[in-house]
Amino acid sequence: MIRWEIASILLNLDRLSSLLIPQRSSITMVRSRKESISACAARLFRKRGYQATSMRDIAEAESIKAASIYNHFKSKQEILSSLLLRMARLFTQGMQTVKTSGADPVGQLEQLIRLHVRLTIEHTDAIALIAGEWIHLEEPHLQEYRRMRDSYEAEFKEILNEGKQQGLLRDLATDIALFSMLSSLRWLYSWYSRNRDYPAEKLEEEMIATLLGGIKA
Amino acid sequence: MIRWEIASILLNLDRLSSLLIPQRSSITMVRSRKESISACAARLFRKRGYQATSMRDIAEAESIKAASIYNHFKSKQEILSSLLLRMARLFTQGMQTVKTSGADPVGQLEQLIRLHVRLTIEHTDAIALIAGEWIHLEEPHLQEYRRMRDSYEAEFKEILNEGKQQGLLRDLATDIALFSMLSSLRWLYSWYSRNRDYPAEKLEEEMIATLLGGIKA
DNA sequence: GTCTATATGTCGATAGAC
DNA sequence: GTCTATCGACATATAGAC
Repeated sequence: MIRWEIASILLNLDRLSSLLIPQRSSITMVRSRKESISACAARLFRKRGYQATSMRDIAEAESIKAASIYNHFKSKQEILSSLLLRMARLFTQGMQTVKTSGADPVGQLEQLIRLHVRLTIEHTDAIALIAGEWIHLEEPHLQEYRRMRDSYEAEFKEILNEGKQQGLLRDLATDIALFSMLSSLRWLYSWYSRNRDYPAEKLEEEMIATLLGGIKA
Repeated sequence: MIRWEIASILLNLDRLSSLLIPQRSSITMVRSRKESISACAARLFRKRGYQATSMRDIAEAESIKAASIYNHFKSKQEILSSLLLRMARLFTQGMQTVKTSGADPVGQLEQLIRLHVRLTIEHTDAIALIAGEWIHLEEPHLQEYRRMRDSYEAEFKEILNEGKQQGLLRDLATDIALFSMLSSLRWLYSWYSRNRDYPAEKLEEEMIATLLGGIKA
């Protein structure tokens, strides 16, 4: 949350503020009001669901009135879609990086697992929305989201198939192996929320051992 | 859905009807209105979410008025809780059967995978609610649901630990192996919905190979 | 058991003052 | 950029006729 005693003074000095105070404090990130609303909404959407979270709920958590949110977002739907499409883009970009890394299929799968772990740790609330809240996206966002998700899954599957062709992976049903890996990666936010003290690097290695150990040749 | 041309005639002959027509037809199961409402609600809750599904939506799918539903359920919440608690009880009972089967830990895990596959195929819509819609349960149902879910996970974990002690399973982090298996099993409904033609027995074997192959010693 | 009518509340979003 | 005030739509649930 924004540190009010400072932030309220700077409300009308938005551009100056970035010159006067550092972008990161040692304890809390100084965020714009819009970013703060996004983070609040992600947390509430995750906890209660999109439909059960009212603009008044989000506003109360931000200590403002509901009408004020409309100066930053044109609708509640826009808050949800900005959160989900941002995460989808991060995964899409990550996949591109992995595919152009030159690693072999097993190495690419390792990188993808690390990608999921890191995004999960860094954006736990927003990533939780991927599991179920995307159904509340309206057009045209829904179509765009689905397109990115389907592309991601197709490229993931391609890597699995290449690994099988090169004899690096066991001869499992690719469909089911893919679904199994993605399920675990998608639910990771849930496990991590109850184990936030688990070291990130150890989690990456354990996930790689668990998910990849079972399918490597 | 109920076959209306027959069912409407028998509306006031409820007890007689069970004598006059068979309980199961060769094509569609003849269900009570209450069961039909449950199935409709499960499908809509899954598709749009609990909060976004109105009593009018459910009623329209049943070709009755919203007020009529209150003759079968005392609230919308009761529809949700009856669906979720029924599934939780089926898993709890299944776990009891597995634990008293006398099989070794690996055999018990196999049985649990078969349990998930079968319940997923038989109650696809209701089981989908386990993934996310349980957050809309209100007390005291929420507490009861959580208690059953936590017990199930604890007993699952116990079997994994026994397997490790007996040298039947690899030395993975039990927490993460458990979470990984449960994730795949919980998301199975999603995969199955897009692959309904996949034979149940083949799916069971593939799931066992994928989930157990990676952790067996 | 289903209907019509309605009580009662909350929601998303907008208008306009400051 | 935030506020107060408010509109119109739709939600759950109930009362009572048939």
